[in-house]
Amino acid sequence: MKIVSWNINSLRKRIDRFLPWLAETQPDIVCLQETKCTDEQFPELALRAAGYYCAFHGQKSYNGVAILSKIEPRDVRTTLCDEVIDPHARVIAATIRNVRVFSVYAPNGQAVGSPAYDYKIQWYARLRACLGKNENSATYLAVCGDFNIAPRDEDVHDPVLWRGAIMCSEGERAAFQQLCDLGLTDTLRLHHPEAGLFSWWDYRMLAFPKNRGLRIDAILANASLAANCTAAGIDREMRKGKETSDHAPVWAEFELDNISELDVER
DNA sequence: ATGGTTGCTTAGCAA
Repeated sequence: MKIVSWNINSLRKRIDRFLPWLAETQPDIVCLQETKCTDEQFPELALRAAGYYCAFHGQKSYNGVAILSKIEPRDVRTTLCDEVIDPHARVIAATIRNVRVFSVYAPNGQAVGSPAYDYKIQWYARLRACLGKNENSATYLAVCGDFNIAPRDEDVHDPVLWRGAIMCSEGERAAFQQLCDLGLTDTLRLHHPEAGLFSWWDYRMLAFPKNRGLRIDAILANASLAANCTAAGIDREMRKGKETSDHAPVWAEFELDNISELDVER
């Protein structure tokens, strides 16, 4: 089972490149972030024609998340399991086969100490609480998305320049670590411990050609799922050329072949 | 530290 997570930065703007990529790559599950469209605008028909069921949660102009799957997703949730009225569409969860999948778009945070930063830290506490609830104590759990945090210095092209900055601050890294402390493993690092692998490059200052990026997108897996992770990577090719998202897709492959469809129907 | 680029929506915000 191949899972891909991609901050697409406007699905409508990217659809003509996304569909051929989808046809070529044939992932079992795709988690999208920054779809930047309302649910009415979501290109469900085109994606259904491409062979994917869609669970989506959007809003006008900003944010927006989705899960695409070759098998119909069940038990869709679009909140962080709490009563908070949050106008930002940043989370969707669904069960596919026996894998509970989250597609999350963490707040950017703007600048350390800003109101947006406080919201980011609060949001992480809410995500952690949500993942800890019984509803999500699935056998297999994957938390995928744009975390807007570079977890370690290896995830940063110039750790000295970025020290303490947004996406690299101690508070954010602590929030990410607390998430992992629930028992989640960063699947890329199971297979690629080396520095210099990035998933986001700023549109400005020729950041991509200079490879001045950060790894802020990830696929986190609980212990039972991580134990079956056979490969992981970042599809840097999709950041090349014009009219691309500023993020590349990140992916992980899992060997879960012993699950039959019939087992899943129940 | 600043500004640069892109997307959405139409001057300015968010990233």
